[in-house]
Amino acid sequence: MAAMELYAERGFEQTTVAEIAARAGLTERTFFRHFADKREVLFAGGHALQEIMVEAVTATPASCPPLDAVAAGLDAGAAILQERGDFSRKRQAIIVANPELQERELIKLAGYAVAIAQALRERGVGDPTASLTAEAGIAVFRVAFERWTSGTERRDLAELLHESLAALKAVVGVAAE
Amino acid sequence: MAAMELYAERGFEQTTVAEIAARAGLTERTFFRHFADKREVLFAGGHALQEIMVEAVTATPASCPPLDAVAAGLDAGAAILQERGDFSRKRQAIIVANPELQERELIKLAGYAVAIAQALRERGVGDPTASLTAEAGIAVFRVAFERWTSGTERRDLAELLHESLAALKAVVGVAAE
DNA sequence: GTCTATAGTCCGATAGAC
DNA sequence: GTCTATCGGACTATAGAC
Repeated sequence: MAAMELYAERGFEQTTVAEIAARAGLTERTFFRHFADKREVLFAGGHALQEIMVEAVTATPASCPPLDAVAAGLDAGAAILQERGDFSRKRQAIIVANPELQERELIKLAGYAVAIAQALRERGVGDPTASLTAEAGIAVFRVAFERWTSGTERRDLAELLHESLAALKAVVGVAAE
Repeated sequence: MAAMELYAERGFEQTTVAEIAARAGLTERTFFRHFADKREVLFAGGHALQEIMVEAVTATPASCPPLDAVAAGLDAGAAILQERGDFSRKRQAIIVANPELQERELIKLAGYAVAIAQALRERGVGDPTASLTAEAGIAVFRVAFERWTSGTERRDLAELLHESLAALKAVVGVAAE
């Protein structure tokens, strides 16, 4: 898409909607018809990822402990992102360069946590455990994702996800003794 | 402050900077000298809270496990917020009513997690454990804070914090078996 | 497709505190 | 003199209204 190219070339802030519209052969008005704001271009596909994760959570057997169910959801999400590896990294490079975009990314991830927490409640998990498990899961996901897109890391997202989850279990488990 | 009153009265979006400036007896230009944008009014004291939490983390003995050190930091932060109970609740009511403000709140909390992770690294905690412990701690904090400001909850923030932390340990600990 | 309100920036000018 | 706070007005871009 034209917007992503321009964001990558000259930065998000330095790109005006008029420029995006011109390159795409549209008017500004049409741009705002498709995207609520300038940022939304980079987050349009987010809802699908959320649904995949939530469905993976609900698809686990009812006997599955909450954290394992969340881990299954994260794995499903990671599989999608791994497929679109190049795109994910380019997109991430644009986002880390701009605080406004980081804000949007965070609220998107917070939305995932809310949706996953709801899925857990529907399995009979109570509060605050449902919210906490979902939030902790998203924290694991974020840490793994940041490592994956950092450039110095060559392992798969799935592998980094498992490493992060293991680190969480280790640090919380030791303290629980 | 004039801005908070207006945000509470008519909502954040429906309040213009011109109105805030007029009520405070200033010009728009002067408002923007003090606050980078309209939202910043509600987040001005955030840096102090971060410092208190980080200092509490570093003040724990070196033998203290990472999660306990983070918990000490959260307790220190909770003590401050508990003092300013009324203000915190009013502020939260304004924030939950507006997505733009929620975004800012999330990036502020993410900043706390980064600072706490850095404090852990300086104690010799490696990555990804440092990041994860900090992120999980902030998740615990957020869940407790939301319950505290929900209106149906009468217990102290500190008590809710301990309950949330116990729930995290339970849900992660069981899965670790 | 045009028009407009508002956020946020830039430049320069002014005035009191120390 | 220097530092800091105020103000005025013009300007651009986003985003919503008509």
